[in-house]
Amino acid sequence: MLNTETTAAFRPLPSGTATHAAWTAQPAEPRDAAPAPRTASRIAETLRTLQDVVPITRRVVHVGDTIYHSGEQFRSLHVINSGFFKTINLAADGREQVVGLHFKGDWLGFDGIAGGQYGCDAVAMDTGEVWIIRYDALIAACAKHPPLLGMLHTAMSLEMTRDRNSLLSLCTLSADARVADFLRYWAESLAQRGLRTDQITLRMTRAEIGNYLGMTLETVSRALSKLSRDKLIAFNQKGRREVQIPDVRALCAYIQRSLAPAGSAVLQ
Amino acid sequence: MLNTETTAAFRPLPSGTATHAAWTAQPAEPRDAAPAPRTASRIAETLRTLQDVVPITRRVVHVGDTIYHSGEQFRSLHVINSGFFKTINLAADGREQVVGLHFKGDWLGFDGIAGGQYGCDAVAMDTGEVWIIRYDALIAACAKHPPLLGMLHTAMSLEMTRDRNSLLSLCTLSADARVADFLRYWAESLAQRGLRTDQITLRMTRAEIGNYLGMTLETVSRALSKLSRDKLIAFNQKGRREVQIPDVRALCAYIQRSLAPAGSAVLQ
DNA sequence: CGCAAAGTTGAGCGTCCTCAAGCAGCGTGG
DNA sequence: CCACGCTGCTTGAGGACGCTCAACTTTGCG
Repeated sequence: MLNTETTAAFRPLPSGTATHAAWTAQPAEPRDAAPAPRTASRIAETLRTLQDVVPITRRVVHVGDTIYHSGEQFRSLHVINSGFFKTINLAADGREQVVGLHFKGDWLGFDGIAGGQYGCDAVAMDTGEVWIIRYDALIAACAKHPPLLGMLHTAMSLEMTRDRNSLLSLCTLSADARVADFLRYWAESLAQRGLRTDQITLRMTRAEIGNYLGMTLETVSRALSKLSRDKLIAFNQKGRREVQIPDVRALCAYIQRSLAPAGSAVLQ
Repeated sequence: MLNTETTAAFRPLPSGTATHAAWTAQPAEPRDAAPAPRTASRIAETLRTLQDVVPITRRVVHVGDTIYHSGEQFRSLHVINSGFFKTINLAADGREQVVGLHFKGDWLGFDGIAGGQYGCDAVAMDTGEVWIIRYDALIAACAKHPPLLGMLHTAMSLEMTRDRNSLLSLCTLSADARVADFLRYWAESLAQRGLRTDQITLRMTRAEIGNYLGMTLETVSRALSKLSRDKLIAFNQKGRREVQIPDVRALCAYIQRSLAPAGSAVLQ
């Protein structure tokens, strides 16, 4: 297990305080009591508004297509209408890091605003459609239609929250728990968009998952096998990319359990 | 060492390709040839503009002061006029994670826009001054003074780039290299703001640094001792919080070296 | 059918965590 | 004044988690 404290005050809680919040604890969006419908309607409203008030270029993409490259001149933001995408941060020394996973309604390309060029590669992991929106046109449209600006800022704000939650998982969870949290996050993302979560199809290789989670593909494979043995997930016969999650809350409980392996919760 | 690949194509470069980019490679802002003056002037211009076109409440803070708490209702963004701050992500289960370090000119509170409440605690690590800017007033001011909107978006964009670079370091660097990269980042941040970098004062305990970097305080301490033994940094006698970095580029080279420990660079 | 890519599993080992002891700086109080 | 406690830092010993290397199986495609 990794560290969970910064100062003495942060030391693992004496278990009593931690456990009552056990299954409720989820890094993402703790504030939102009913995230699914709210997120779904937010996304729908954003897409509707965009169609109405700003010029859009639609682009259909297939697995492996790159929407934009790191270093390419920034002109447009991209909104996912359907499909599933990853963003990859490329360091000058050749390191590659998957830094984000993106679903319907997510915006892509914010990191290009500051420097005038994109900072990541955005790659499609499935067939889908993105809406290309020129940044200057978007800003102009925001001036005429103020709610759109709010939507833009909300999207950027959510992006940061997600990044921070990634950091939290990365720094505080064991490898097994990180994989579990990854599945939980994926299921949650689907749920928020009104999609099925009992049966999800991972559109990433073990190596990609491992890169995203900061571990090797072998460790990912072992963690998935362990979760399967523990009946927290199940694989579809034929194809280890399909994962069933019978009970997301059990998955959350597993993550919590791995945080405090020492304490028998009842004692003191 | 952690993994650096996602697929076979990502496997550690055969050393020849990696080494020629050795000392130039820095995760942050590879695009900007001369970041220091550009960043400094950008910050100065932003602060000037803010003073001119939007109502500001100034607040002087001291070590340990919290600007806002996670969960608190969001109304204002905060811009650092002086001082140094950290943001802490609090999970429902008690985990605490330092997710960001912030210097003069940085904005704080973006993560509150989406949900109507802040997602982190922002804590002062030194005496300083923040400018409190009501979000609604800021948006109104942006309507009248469009460049301000650009500055806002630039700040948000930079924030995301920084978060991604943190992810990259966390996932691809060893503990020693992560500490070195932390010092490099700190020095770079000071340099961009026109401050001295040969002698920097860490305003964090080993435990805080460790939390931020995803390791224990002991590991931080050992890494610093090692860097000191290797003459890449030096401690001021009296006080292990003051660090001298005689040569930042040597520090970068050290980080690069730890990426490809296998290859004698000349071969092949 | 054969080959390549993806995935699983095992054995061995290294990095980093855990636990522990000791030291240094510092404010408090006897 | 020094004892005392407290916090922060360093260093060591031992162990665990996860990486490395390797062999093998399964899946998919030409």
